[in-house]
Order: sequence, then C-alpha cells, then structure tokens
Amino acid sequence: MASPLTQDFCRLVHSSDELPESVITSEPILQAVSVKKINAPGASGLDRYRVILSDGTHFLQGMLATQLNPMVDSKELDKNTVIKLKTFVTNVVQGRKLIIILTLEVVPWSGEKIGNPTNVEQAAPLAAPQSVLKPSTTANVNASKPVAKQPQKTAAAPMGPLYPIEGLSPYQNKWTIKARVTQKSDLKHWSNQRGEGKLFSVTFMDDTGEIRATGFNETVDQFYDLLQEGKVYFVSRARINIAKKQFNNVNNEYEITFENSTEIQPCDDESVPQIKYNFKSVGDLGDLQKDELCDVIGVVKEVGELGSVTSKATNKPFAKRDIQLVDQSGQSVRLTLWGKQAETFQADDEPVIAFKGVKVGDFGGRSLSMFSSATMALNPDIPEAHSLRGWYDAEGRSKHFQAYTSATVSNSDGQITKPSEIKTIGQAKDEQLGMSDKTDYFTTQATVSFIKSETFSYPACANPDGCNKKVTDEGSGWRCEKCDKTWPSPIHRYILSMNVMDYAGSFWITAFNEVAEQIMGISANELMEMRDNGNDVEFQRSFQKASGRTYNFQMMAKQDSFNDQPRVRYQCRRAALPDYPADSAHLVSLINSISV
DNA sequence: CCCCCCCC
Repeated sequence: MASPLTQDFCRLVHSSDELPESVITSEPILQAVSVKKINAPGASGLDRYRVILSDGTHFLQGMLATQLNPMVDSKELDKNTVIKLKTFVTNVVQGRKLIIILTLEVVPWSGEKIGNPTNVEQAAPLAAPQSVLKPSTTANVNASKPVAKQPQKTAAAPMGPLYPIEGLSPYQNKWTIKARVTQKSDLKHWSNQRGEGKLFSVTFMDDTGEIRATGFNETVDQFYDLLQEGKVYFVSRARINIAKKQFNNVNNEYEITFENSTEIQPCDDESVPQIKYNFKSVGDLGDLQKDELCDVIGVVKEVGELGSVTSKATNKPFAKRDIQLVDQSGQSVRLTLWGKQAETFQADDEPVIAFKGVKVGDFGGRSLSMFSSATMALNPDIPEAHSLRGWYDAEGRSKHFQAYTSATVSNSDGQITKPSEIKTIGQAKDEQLGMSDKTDYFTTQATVSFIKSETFSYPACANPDGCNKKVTDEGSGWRCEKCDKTWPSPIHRYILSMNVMDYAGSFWITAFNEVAEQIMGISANELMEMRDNGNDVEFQRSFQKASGRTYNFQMMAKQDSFNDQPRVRYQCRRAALPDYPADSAHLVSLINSISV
C-alpha cells in the first residue's frame, strides 16, 4: 500500500529555522509511532502527551496540546495512528526541535507501522527545504526567515510567524499573534508596600483561544490608547507568564505582559472572531462555587435604583445597581453593577445582555456581581441572544420566574444544594428529609394550625450591633456573657413553635425572629409587653389571628438529639404568601411529567 | 509589579 505520509516532512522541520506559513498550513500527514504521557504535569495540572511523529523515513518529537488529551484517553489516537496536523507550531526546547500539535484529524489506517524511520537529528539536512512543500509559484528564497501571509494591505507586517493564541507558551519568543481585543480595563493606579505604579489589561482573542495581557507603567503610555476594545492587532515580543487563574477567567494557562520591546500594530482584518462565551444557564448557577467566574446571558427583567454602599475594607463609597436577569431556565438571579457601570446603566426595554466573567456570589442563594475583567454586551448578535429574545417575546415575558433563595446557600458541609424542591409534609416525612447527616432543604405549602403561646421568645442581648445572644436576669440587669455587658432590659426575640399542616400531614416547625415577626405581625417585645401587662385577651388573639393562614415555607430539616433519641428539627427559614400562578405552573409541570 | 471588586 502506498504511504499516505507527507514525505520528508521531518527533515524539512528539522532543517528550517522557522517554517513558512505555507508549510504551517499544509496539513501534513504523519504517523504517531509512539504516544507517551510525560511525567511532569504541565502548569495547568493536566496530563501532557509526547508523540514520536514519523514521515515514513525519519521521526521527530512532538507534543500534544492538552485539549487533544481526550483523543489519547479514548485511544482514538494511539501507537501507529496516522494523523493529519490541522494546526501546529514548532518549537525548540532544550536545543531540540519539536512539533506542538494543536488540532489534528485521524486518517484511517490499518495500524501497521509505515517504513523504518530513523531519528531526524541524525539525518543529513535538507538542501532546499522550501521547495518540498511550498508551491513553486510562491517560492520564497528567504524561506528560512519567513514572514506570515500579509493579511491586509493596510496592516503592518508582523514580527515572525503568526501563532495561534493556543500555541503560545513561555518557551517561545519569536511569535506574533493576530488577535482582537475583547476587553480592555480602565487605567488603574496602585500603591502598596512594594511600590506604586499604573497598569491596564486587555483580553486578546483569535479563533483558537484567548489570552489576557497586562501593561505596567511605561507600557501603559505606549499601548493604552492604541489598544481599543473590538479592534484587531498584531502583537509580538511580549513576555509570556503562567496565568494566575484566580484573578481572571480568561481561558488560558498563560498570560502576556507587555514589555518595552513589545510591538503592537493595528490590523483591520475582520475575520478574527468576536468575543467567545461559555454561558451558564441562570438555573444552573448552583453548580458553581462562590467566587467562581462565569458567563451568563439573560433578559433584563428589572432594573433597580442607583444606590451607594460604603466598602468595609476601604471606607470608600461605591455606586451600585442591582438588576434581575432571567432566562429559559425559569430562574431569575440578581446581578450587581458597580461604579460607573451602575451609574450609566439604562435598560428600560427588557434587553438581552451577555455577561462575560461575572462573579458568582451566594447572597440569597445565588447572586452575580460584575468583576473588573467582566464585560457586558447589549443585545449581542449571537445565536443565544436571538433565541433568548424570541423565547422571551413569545412566552417568557408572561412567565413567573423562580428567584434564588437562601435555601440554596451552601450547607454546613460547605456544599451547595440545589434550589429547594417543593414537597408535601407527607413527602418530607416519607423521604426522611433531615434524617441523614446532612441538612435538607425543601419548600412546602402549608397552613398554620396552631402556635404555642406558652413559650414563644427568649430574652436577647440588647447590643445594637445585633449580638442576639441569650441574656440572663441578674436582678440589677440583663447580662450578656459574649458582650460582657449588662442591659437594663433585654430585647425579646421569637423562637416560635408552630404546627402547620397540608392535606398530607402536619408537623411542628420553628421560626426564629424575622420570620416569626412576619407571621405574628408584631414583635416579640410587643407581645411580651401585652402579657406582662395582663392583657390576656389581646395576647391570645394575636396567636389566633396568625393561625389559619397559608404560606410557602422554606424549610430546613436537620437532625439533632433529644434525650439521646435522634429526631428531626424543622426550621422555617422563610415564609412567603402563596404565589398561585407559580404554584399552578408547578402543578402543571407535575401533571405533564406523569402524562404519556 | 495588580490581584481591591465592595452592600444587604
């Protein structure tokens, strides 16, 4: 059988300083005669595979970009697999030339080894490398010092070969990327123990990936005005470092730092792609940990008032504005804008906005916050936005959206629980919620049948900072151990014990101060005063008035022991008046789930 | 070399 391999490719690579663009894009076909895992994992912690690549006559070393790992894991790429190199770069590591394969295609092959290749390092160099693969019409006598294809006549020539962003690494120095600025930060000044200075950063993107780049001090003067969001540039001769992933969500294990020698040239090639998103559905934010960064697209359902907060850390005031985002998940989430963005934000027509790199918070279950490296695109021309717009205008607008609640906050193990499910009291008991080691959260619609009036509160510390600890009556005053203070009188706080029922059963639940106050309609202090004043009729009526009402209770079921017997305590964390349209929608979905 | 991203 004729060899499918690209003849003399290994010698061409080995004898060229830098490969011509025509070779880089020629999609050579080689056989991977060996595929081995490298012992030292890469900076990303991912496995790295080394391949020995043969053209049938010689072999040389190659590395696989980590995104190709699944092909090795699945054995799609294995010993003696024939592959077509779709994108690759060459690199010299420890004096040895190797190929880094970024994307490849498997070429069908019997699995036999082709020929008896020898190490290209021992082979005689190729006399005229450029003639082998380069079409003769564009043959370039300076092929050993090639330049990439000129993209546009208005564009300046880049330095060195064009690299895909994906192919950049700290071990290369002669590279040029052609990339779009998808995000540009404001100019920032800093001052700390180690000194002071100014900086800005941008995110570059091409069709292989994205990378963050930062300029400090003099390079700010050189490049801050030149680099504009949305425009395309050639960038070369900058330093590449390991990225500190905790500070941005740009998907690259490396980042660029501009240096004085860095060259940046504008380019008006429109083929470079626009911003890339990896959207997380609003309903799936529970999958993410607090402080993770994510991309979200949603309809702006509500725009809050402009407000201001004072930072606890710096004592500086910040403008803030909350908006509510909804999507097809039926869930809504709050997103907070800060500073200038909060002040200038306007969206009264329920637009679609795509957010990139917003930070996940756990306030009220799940919330989002703009991060300095986050971007916001109003009605972007992307499929997800069009589909969201169509859905919202057709049906979403009239839908009820489930807001995140604190019932989705991380539990005592620090694990995130999903938005609480709706259960009947019978289901909560049948499913033994709260009987395991972990805390269970659920929502139940039930009616208050009875509220205990004998004990309904405890005397709490009157410290205005909200200590709320129990205080003891010492005759001369009420003493708080924690605050080491004695108060003339305590503040009574509810521990309200209620029996609630639905058609499937009843149970006793406890509501603490805020929820209990909402249910009773008056404070525990006021109630205590009635009792102390002997106002029994009014006192008893308060309990009767609060009974017979129906709520959607957000419940927490947790095990504890009483007289050495394990039992479940049901705590009510929130009580909301029933939302009948939403409840009906829930019933409809239950009915739909059982119909054929 | 920043890396704070705030509040309730």
